[in-house]
Amino acid sequence: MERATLRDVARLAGVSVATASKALNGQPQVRASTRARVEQAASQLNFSPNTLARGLITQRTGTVGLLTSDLEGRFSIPILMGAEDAFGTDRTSVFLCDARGDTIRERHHLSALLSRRVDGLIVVGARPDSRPSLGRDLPVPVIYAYAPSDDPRDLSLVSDNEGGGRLAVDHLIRCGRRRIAHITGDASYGAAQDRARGAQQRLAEEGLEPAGGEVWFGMWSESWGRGATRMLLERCPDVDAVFAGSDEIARGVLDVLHEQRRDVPGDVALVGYDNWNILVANARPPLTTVDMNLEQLGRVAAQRLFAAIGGTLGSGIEKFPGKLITRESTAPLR
Amino acid sequence: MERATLRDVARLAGVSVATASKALNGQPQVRASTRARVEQAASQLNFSPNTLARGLITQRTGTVGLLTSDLEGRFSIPILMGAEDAFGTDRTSVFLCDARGDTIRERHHLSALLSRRVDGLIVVGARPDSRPSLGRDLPVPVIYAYAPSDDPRDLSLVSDNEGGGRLAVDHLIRCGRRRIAHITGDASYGAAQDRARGAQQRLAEEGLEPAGGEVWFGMWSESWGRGATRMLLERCPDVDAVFAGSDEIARGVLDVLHEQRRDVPGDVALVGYDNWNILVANARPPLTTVDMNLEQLGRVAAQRLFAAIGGTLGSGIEKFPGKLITRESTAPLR
DNA sequence: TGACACACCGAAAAGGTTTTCAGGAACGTA
DNA sequence: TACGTTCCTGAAAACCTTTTCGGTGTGTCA
Repeated sequence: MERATLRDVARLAGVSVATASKALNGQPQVRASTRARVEQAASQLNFSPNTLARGLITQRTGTVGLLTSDLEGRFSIPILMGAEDAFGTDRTSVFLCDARGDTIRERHHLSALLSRRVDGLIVVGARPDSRPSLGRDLPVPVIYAYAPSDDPRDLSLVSDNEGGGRLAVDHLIRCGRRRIAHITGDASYGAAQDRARGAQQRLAEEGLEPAGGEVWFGMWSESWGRGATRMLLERCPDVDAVFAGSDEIARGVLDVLHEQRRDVPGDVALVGYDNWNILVANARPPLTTVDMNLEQLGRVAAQRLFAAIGGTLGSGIEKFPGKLITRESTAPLR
Repeated sequence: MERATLRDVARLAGVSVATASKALNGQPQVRASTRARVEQAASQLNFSPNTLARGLITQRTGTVGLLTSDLEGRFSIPILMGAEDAFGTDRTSVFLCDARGDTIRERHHLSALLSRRVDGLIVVGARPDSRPSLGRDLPVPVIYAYAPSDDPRDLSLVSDNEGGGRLAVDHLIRCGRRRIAHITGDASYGAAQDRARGAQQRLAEEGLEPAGGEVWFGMWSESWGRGATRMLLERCPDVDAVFAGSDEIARGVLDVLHEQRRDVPGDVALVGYDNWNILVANARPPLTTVDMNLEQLGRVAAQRLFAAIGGTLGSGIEKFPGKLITRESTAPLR
């Protein structure tokens, strides 16, 4: 199919390109009947404006780049969706590029995006710790999401892990649990530390210690969840709740609880983290978990970016609260 | 940071824009010393060419659109990666748009991509059954991946589910298993039917029937895997292998096998489908599964698309074989 | 020395749109 | 009738790059 240009439309409608342009863009200085004629011609040729040419003039392309290093798309997809929602489909499109954790590939993608004249950039790191800034001398506004930039002059939007940990434990306490363990991932992750801190603070407010005496740091995997649970049950057989640092870990915990014939939530209540649907919804029973609200992060990132085009971006780290999603793995103690 | 244009570079290097352009694009008719001067000037200003202007001239943007309806990105991410690999990072970028299964949103994204003058389109459907064609009168080549188009004049690349089913059962037979059950998803999915057909054919070659007498169609969920396994063990307690139609189902099967104290793979061997890492690698034991080879699908899609720009695209449905990934959930019968 | 080939460089057009500004038509008013 | 307004339309410049083609300078050969 050949492509119609504005000239073709104008010719068919019997007007100049200038008028055609104004008619299609809703400019006021054009007679209603003329506008109708142009619109009719445009749809007849199914004209679609060349955004390259438009972008060349207006210095706006209506695209933003989403630069991620998150291999599985687990975190970037919700952020992408939030951003798309906020922009509105017809106004702005989002370019997703995956650097696969490789700095060279990241530079490549960055320059590809810049030469395509994106209006802004959202950078989604691989893990929720600070990552190297892309630098200050970029021609477009940049927002760091999920993983903050290591340069405090950049604007970063992250999820409030401390609050999330507090949320989880608070819920368990309200369910009447008192012997609450926390099994979580790699201690070198800031997220693990933050969630643990939040959890411990809330415990301390009740005068409680974590069951087993300490937080169980390890790995972000199901098998660590299993191993830690076995140790936990040995050291502390009367535990009545576990807060897992991720849904993966929670699945491992659940597996061993089943194995040892502990009823969930009857004997032990279980809370996960991430609200990763495939893991959480299919578990037996379905898992209560903390959702990081990444769509909201994406939406806000989009709004800030939009506001920054023309104006200026703030700086610092902005934290977003998570929300607790309750399912059947937690219930009040009878 | 202000953006340098080719004019700025040319001025700094003391040449005309024409020469600057030729120097930077590796055209032969420019003296080596001149080229060096221009390149020096370009990097000094860290010039990055405006692809909008370039695209306007060359009628190529170096972008392809990846239009998906696969909410979780489970299938589209590997395809995206394969495509990126094949294109080479610096030549071509991929625009990922998620229609979220909504036809209106799909039309929106389509027109957004077209007005951005993508050079081609890859369409990834939500489920591996045929989906409505985008139509024949598009100005760019389109390739359907994973889910074929319902118009045979389009080119579709899909995974060979029949072969995959055969692969799984063949492996189980080689492990010495004879009482092999197949628990799979929704019977309305072509993929479920195809995998079951392949499995049954391979069984028939050995003179076998599926354990339990029939294929267990149901849902693509862990809980169906659990339910079906309970029924299976009741009806056919001596089953020695299960081929699950997806990794999710396999996880359900595994759960109930544990519950009933059957050893995997000692008593019962288990094969999944999809090679979905999070499910498969963390299972206890890790699951043997069929990988659909989606990266390869993406790579080939990119190559075909590239070849089609200028030439013409083929048509019909092209099937790609999967590959068996063996892990610890299968082993020879002692 | 003159003619010619060759290597290199630059002027200008082209690509499709937006935007500014000047001009024309229609109309009302003196 | 003459003039001022208001409303609408169109010519042209601008955005930045690529590409064609004509031109200049240098070296070679007869």
